[in-house]
Parts: sequence; C-alpha cells; structure tokens
Amino acid sequence: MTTIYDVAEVAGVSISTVSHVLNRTRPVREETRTRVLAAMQKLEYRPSSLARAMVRQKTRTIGLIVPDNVNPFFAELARGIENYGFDAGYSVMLCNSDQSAEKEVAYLDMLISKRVDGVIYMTSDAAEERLAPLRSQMIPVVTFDRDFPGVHTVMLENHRGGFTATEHLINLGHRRIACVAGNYSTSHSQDRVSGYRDALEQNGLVYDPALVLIGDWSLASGKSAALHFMRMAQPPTAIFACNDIMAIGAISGLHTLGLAVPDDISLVGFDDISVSAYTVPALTTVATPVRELGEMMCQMLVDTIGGVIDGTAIRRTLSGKLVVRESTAPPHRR
Amino acid sequence: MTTIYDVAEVAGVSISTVSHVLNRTRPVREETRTRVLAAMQKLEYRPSSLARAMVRQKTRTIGLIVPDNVNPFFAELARGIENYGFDAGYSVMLCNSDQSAEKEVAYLDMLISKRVDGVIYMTSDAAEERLAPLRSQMIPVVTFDRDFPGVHTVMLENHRGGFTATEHLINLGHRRIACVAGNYSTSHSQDRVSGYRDALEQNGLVYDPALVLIGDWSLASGKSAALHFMRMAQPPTAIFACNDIMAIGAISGLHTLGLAVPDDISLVGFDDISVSAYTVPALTTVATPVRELGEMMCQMLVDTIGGVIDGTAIRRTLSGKLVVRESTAPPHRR
DNA sequence: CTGAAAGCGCTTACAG
DNA sequence: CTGAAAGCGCTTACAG
Repeated sequence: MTTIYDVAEVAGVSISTVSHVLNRTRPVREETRTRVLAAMQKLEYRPSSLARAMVRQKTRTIGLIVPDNVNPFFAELARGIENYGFDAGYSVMLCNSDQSAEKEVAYLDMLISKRVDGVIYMTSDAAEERLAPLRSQMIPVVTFDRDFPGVHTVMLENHRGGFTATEHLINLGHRRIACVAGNYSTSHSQDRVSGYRDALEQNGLVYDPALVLIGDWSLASGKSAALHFMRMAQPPTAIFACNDIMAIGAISGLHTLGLAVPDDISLVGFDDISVSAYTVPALTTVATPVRELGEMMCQMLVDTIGGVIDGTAIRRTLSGKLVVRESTAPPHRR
Repeated sequence: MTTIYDVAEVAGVSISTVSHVLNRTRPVREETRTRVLAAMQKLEYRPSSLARAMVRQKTRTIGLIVPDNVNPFFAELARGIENYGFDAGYSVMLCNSDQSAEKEVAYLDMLISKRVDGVIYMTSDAAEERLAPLRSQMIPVVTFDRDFPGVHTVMLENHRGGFTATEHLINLGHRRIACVAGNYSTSHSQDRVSGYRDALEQNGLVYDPALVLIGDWSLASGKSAALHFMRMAQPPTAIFACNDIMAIGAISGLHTLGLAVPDDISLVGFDDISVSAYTVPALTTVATPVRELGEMMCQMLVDTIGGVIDGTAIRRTLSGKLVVRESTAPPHRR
C-alpha cells in the first residue's frame, strides 16, 4: 500500500506539499502540483482514511442500528439513510440488534470504538440508559419515535395513523373491528392502538380487549392473529394490523380459511411497503414515507455532526396518509 | 475521549502495560492488572479501533456492495453476512450500487480508503476490471455467481434451478410456458433462462423467444410482463419468473386481469423470499438458501483475511430446491 | 514483571 | 511557495 511518503519521494517534494495538493488546502505552484498528481497516479495512491481520521477526529462514518434489515420497513429506511449518507460523503455501518438489549450494547460499544461520527438508533424498547456512553463521548444520535432528552428524533403520527385507518373501516360500516398490535414496548405500536381505540369510542363503538392481539410484526404473527380472530364465536368483520407485514400474514391466514378479502373481511395495514401494492388483493394501508424518513434522519445527523444544528434536541414529525386499495369494503351481509 | 495515556496515568503504569492488560498479550502482575482495570472502568475507557487499525493494519471491517438492500434477496443476504461478521468480530459497511458502474467504483474507492479488510461484491454486471484496485491492494474479495480469476465465489446452480422449475410445469401438463428473465448481463439470469430452455427442448417442446421477456427483477416489471403475455393471441398457460419479486408482480397483474392463479395460469418463482409463503396463492418457487449463502460468503472472506484459506480462488456451489405450493396446477381445460 | 521508544500514515500549525 | 516537526492513540519489538 503506497503512502504519502512514497508520493512525496517520487514527486521530489515534502509530504506537506502532497497533503496540500490532495486537500487543496493551500496554493501550490502549478508545476509542482502536476508533478505530485502524476506521482499519485503512477503509484495508484489512495490516502488512508484511517490516518486522516486520527488527526481530524472525524471518520465520516455513521452507525445504523435496526432490529432487522430484512424487515422491509427497516430495509427501506436503511436505503434512505445510505442514499443521503453517500451524497454527503458518509459511509454507514449496518448493525442488526434482533431487538436484543445485549446486541444493542455490543454494537454501541463497537461503534464507539470505531469512532463513528454519529449513530441512527432504531431501538426496540425505551431504554434510554443505553445511550449514556454515546452521550459521554459526545456522539450525536438520532432516534425514531422516541422522546429521549437531548436526542434528536423523528416522530411519526402513529396515533393519527391508527385513528385514520380505523375510521376508514367504520365509515365503510364496520362495527366489529379487530386490531393486531406490535410488541415493541413503545409508542410505535401503542399509539397506533390508542388511535384505533379512540376512533372506535368517538364513533360510539366499544373497545373490546378481546379484539386486540399482540403480534411481533412478522408475517407469521399476522397470520396466526387472523386465524385466532376468525375462530371466535363472533368474529370481526375487519382487521387493522399495525404494519403491512402482519396484514399480509393476515391475508394469507384468511385465504387458508377459505375467506375472501374484502368480501368476507376487510383489512388495513400500516407502512405501505412496496409489496403492499401488489398483494392480492392490494392492501389498503397508512402510507409512511419511509425512505424520506431515512433521508431526514440522516440529514439531521449529518447536520449535527457538521455543526449546522446546535446542541438542542430537535423533533420533526412525519404524517402517514391513508391509501385505499382493494382490501377494504363494506361488511358482507349474510 | 479518554486515551491509553489517561488510563496509564491514573493507574500509575506505562502505556505498554495498559495495552498488555487490554489485549492479554503478556503476563501482568495481578495487583497491577486490577489497578489498570479499575482505571479503565473509572475513565470509561474505550480503546480506539482507529489507532489499533493503523498499527495492526487490520480494520476488522468489511465492505458489502449490493445493487439494492431493499430487494428482499439482498436484504436476506446482507443479514447472513452481518450475522456471521458480528460473531467473527467484523462490522459491515453497507453500499448500494443501484447497478451503476460509477457508484460501484466510487464505493470501491471509499472502501479501499477506509482500508476494509475485504469486500463482498454483488456486482450487477461482469466487469472484472473494476476489481483491479482491490487486487493491487491485496484486498480479498468474494463474489456471487461470477467467474473472475483469483477471486473467491459462491455459485448457485442457476441452470438446474431454471430447469427444475420448468420441468415441474411440464410435468403438470403445461405446453406453453413463458419466462420472465432478469436484466443483469450475467449468469444469474442467463443460466436460469437456459435451464428453462433446455427443459423445454429435452421434453420435445419448442423454445419460443416471443415467450421470453426481460424484466428488471422488480414487482412492476413482473406485472407488466404478465399483462403482456396474457394479451398475446395465444397466451401461455404457465409462467416461470426468474425471481419471486417478479412472480409476485405477475400474480398481481393476473389478478388485475381477473385471472386466477393457478386455475387460469400457473406460476413459478425463484429465491423463496419470506413473503412467498404468504402470497395468495402461496408461491411455488425454487428456494435458495439466501441467508446461508450470505453466511458462507462472509465466512470465506473472513477465513481469507485470517489466512485460513490460501491464495487460490475457491468456488462453492449452492443448489436450489423446488418448493411446491399453491401457484402451480395442471392447465385449465376450457 | 515492566517501561521507553519507534512507527502506523496522515494533517496542520509554525517557519522561512 | 514550500518544508520540518509535532501529534492523533495505539501496538510491539527491544531492554532491563
């Protein structure tokens, strides 16, 4: 691996000069510059970001912690982050936590050791104390849907989303509406469910805990929730799932039972991941601008690193939008 | 940020000693050790991986270049890589190329500058020359389904997979079978298609170019291919799509046309991504062990970095397995 | 059992 | 317009 010393020697200048032509950080005589450039070319010189990072105290790398990058929501989010990061000259380290506190801590530790300039932290629970090391190292953090003091965050209007989804079903004439919640002990799911509950109650319907099941955001849990609901003595005529993945699992469960969507039962999801427009039937859902969300989070982080944003924590809110497709219809009259 | 000097001072020892208790690299008197450990704890010391990397010439970081991490195939692959890497003490940098040569080159450059120990390179075309810089820097590379001299690779039995999928349809009685190919100029798609063709010809059926459409692996392209096929004067009774995503798009297209799968037309995919078991109808597909693939690739890379594998390029082959679900049936008799 | 010193490859005041 | 030197935070022979 050729170093700045090799280049300096070949070009017959000092390493300072090489460094300065590299960074355009002070005027260099044109002839000298050309010689240096030629030497770099000839030696296929690639400056070491490591050495640079040591002295600049900036690695131009950010850490991204997600529960699971296979989940389309996080995949899309990672994409948005990577996109923005690339354009801004940052690379991103991918860390999957599997919703495990130990893995989160292990990764946080690794990221600090690698001296990342910042981290985007999609935590699965509300454990603020895990952020302490970042805080004491002065590493900026951006979270999603969290309310940690001093930490930037992007919020999603979860309550409103749950409300809108449910209201849509009520407006279609549904009276018995079930809900598949998610299991992160966070606003994420809880707010969507309370939006569901409020929509029910504001429309004079009773909230029945038996109609709320807690899944784990997976296809399998959506499917088993649907199976469970349809085996009740008095099954619901519609289901609101807290994410599209579970909604898709539910469609599959219903299909297994020989039930048709939306003829026999209506279904609303949340997120609008890309397959949702291609399911059979196409899914009605609350669309979240996930990629934009990722880009926004990355921008907040980069701006903080660059000092564009001062120390005070900022909050931004993104709202979902109901997208009506084929999976919802008035309840079947039997 | 506290350094090894701070720890040494607080513990009243030299930095050599601190380094040695940190790395357990030479015996240290128990009492001294305890003092050092206490100092590290007190100062919340986190050794800088940057400084360590400078002297060790190893970053314990690998680069992953994929066309798009949102594509479930690459998402699953990234997961397998990250999993194995985490256990082996490596972190992974996520790079999306969007199938663009320029982005690949830019990322390759960045990865070299950041001195990654190796790269896993899912390239969208067969451009071997882009690997030259890696080669001259002696950075190990693992590719997928590529045959670059001196470069490790994991091959998939694409031809066999395409053959098996098509044969399954033929065995069900189909005679007019279409194919949705992918657009990477690689064995990836080409071999699957030639497997399809060989299955046809070995069973006495003619290969009709009009029945092969080139998509771009996306939902949208699968859908439009299906629409195209069904508008032909003599539409096929079955479709083999070169990945599940396009197959799912095709189901959607057929649904739009009011056609039922598999009653009106049968469908086979490739990959077996997780949703494929949950589509309506559940998709018959050639299952690829994608996560294992990722783990295997990462292991090959880590072993090469660690010197476990010598310089000679190794090739491993993974085979797909037909998973019959609901999307295939004998052709409809009208 | 422990320490002093060189070196990894850069950037950046400080001088001239 | 250019160079010599210190320093970023570690590891690792070399000595004792």
